[in-house]
Amino acid sequence: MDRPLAKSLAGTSTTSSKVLDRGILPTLLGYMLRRAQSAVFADFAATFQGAGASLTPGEFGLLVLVARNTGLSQMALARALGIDRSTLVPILDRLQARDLLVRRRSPTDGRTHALELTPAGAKELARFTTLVRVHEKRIASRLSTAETQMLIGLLEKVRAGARSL
Amino acid sequence: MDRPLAKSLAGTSTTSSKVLDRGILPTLLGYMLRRAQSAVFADFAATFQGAGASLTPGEFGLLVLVARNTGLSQMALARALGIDRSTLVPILDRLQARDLLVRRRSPTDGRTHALELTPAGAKELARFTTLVRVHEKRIASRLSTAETQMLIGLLEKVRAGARSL
DNA sequence: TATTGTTATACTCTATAACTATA
DNA sequence: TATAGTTATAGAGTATAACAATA
Repeated sequence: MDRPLAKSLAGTSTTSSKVLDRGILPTLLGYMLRRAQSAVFADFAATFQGAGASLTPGEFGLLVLVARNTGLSQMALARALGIDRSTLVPILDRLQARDLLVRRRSPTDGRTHALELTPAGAKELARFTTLVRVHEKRIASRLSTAETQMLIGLLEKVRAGARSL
Repeated sequence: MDRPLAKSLAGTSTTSSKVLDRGILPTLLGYMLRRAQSAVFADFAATFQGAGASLTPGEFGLLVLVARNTGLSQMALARALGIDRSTLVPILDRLQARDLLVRRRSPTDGRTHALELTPAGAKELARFTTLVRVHEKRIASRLSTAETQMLIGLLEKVRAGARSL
């Protein structure tokens, strides 16, 4: 049996009933995933803004990747991020303009750039990481440690299932 | 104790080790959520493209909302979608150009548009819904029914936790 | 005065295609 | 020839600010 959905679209059609009927949407994994992601993104932005820092989740991921794989090329980074190499260019331009990372010429292959964090970039990343932990704590605040672990595991299964196309 | 991370960045620095060290990223809920969402989005697109249909998850959600709440205004819809009213305009333009929905003048309030699906839009939405179910089945293919239900519940908790700013 | 929808404008993210320099 | 990075370009999603019509 179905649970009772919007009993009626409300009475007097005055100003509308504030709560919309979302139909099947709340039963769809993709929809709920998108909504959660959107809220998490907003929380990330608010956390950083509140600390006077400016960074997107994507930029944070990029910085971690460069920090942990110093000297990697733009192609390798683009592949790891799942974006086109041309998409990466303006992103790196911006981070480089902020003095967070640099493009060095590779000594072994003149076509590639060896990416690395600047000293300032490494220092900033440490601060960013602290902010991310605060953010993570909040988005998981209604979950137990076990639930958070389970959620991460389930998300990985979803990703793996979606991939198989 | 920490689990063993990337034992080493590999030997001969020839072409790089194919697998990057992602550091703390795989332990971050926000990161895993974003990755899953990205894969799900790609699966959605592939499912529709494979059926010769063209629609984004956001457009699907919008159509369902209009279908279930015929006559709602653009402001109400924008609020439900969590976007600015100005953002909604070109989206509606596109769907209207595809003859999926129409903007009617509200008889009771000359400022608002009463949105509704066209007959063609209602018919298309039925087809889209079938495709979404196929898509949903695949992204949840590695999860049991219980796990899918649990995942949806956990995602809702994340969303609720993130919101409280 | 306040609200709704629109327009103008501006970013960011995304991609494809073509160019360059190197291999 | 093939690969890496860049540029030019275009489309979609997002926002803010200002405007016209209506309440």
